[in-house]
Amino acid sequence: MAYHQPYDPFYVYQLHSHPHHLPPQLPLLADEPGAINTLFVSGLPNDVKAREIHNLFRRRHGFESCQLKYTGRGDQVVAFATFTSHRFALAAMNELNGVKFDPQTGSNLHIELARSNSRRKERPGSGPYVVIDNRNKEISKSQDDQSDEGDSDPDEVQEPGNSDSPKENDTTKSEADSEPDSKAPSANGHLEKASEGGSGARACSTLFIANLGPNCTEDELKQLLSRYPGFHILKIRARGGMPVAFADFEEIEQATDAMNHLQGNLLSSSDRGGMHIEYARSKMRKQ
DNA sequence: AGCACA
Repeated sequence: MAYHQPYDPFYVYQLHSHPHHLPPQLPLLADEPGAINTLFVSGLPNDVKAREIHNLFRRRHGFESCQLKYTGRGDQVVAFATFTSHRFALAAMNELNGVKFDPQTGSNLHIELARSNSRRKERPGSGPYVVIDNRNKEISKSQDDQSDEGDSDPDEVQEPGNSDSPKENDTTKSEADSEPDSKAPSANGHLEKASEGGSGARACSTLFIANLGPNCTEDELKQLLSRYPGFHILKIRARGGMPVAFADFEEIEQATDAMNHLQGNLLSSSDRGGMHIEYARSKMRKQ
């Protein structure tokens, strides 16, 4: 598993001009050039801190940097989180989307892919997160914390290979302001997956897999899925249009793990981007 | 956005 991403600025700048029409037989492990590796986060309470955003994402695989942006529209706050690759961004999105960010007010995070990647200029000595404050039309950087340790997140342990590429920072406008929904005046809290009455689907040991190419075969998918512990059975349905698949696992945790790893993955039959994986609405019935 | 099998 190689996550080297070139830090060559020229490479980065060129990415935008590439649409994605890669031949479907390309190597699976490399993200397409130009793929979005930045997440857009809304639904934040307006008193959210950049540190909280950082703590939210720092443990995610492939995390690079994040920024909090006061949009200047009212008290609206949004955030961006950048990862080393598209698939890591998707995995993090998947894990955190719909999460109850503030139990006091019940505000749920809404996470989507950003419209464009964050560009980052290398700034030696700058922290792993940044604040962009458009409230007074002025831009300020903040690194209230020198290290990324000792924050308000007790259940976190520094894992090797996660947030240790703090070379990132930037003062950018990656433009992707979306609908805010956030009218939550409150303090911060602990994370809790929104289980019901919210936006997220409840966890299930069967996965629903969509955005498959028209020629996707059961074998192809089966081969991929069988690398994940607990995988049982795959079923493909074509239902008129594009095929979708259901993959059953022994345990919810195993399904979750496979989903998080495979989210956004390209198959050799993919022609419309990577797989989109969710928990199925109901468990596959025993046969 | 697209969720079947009983």
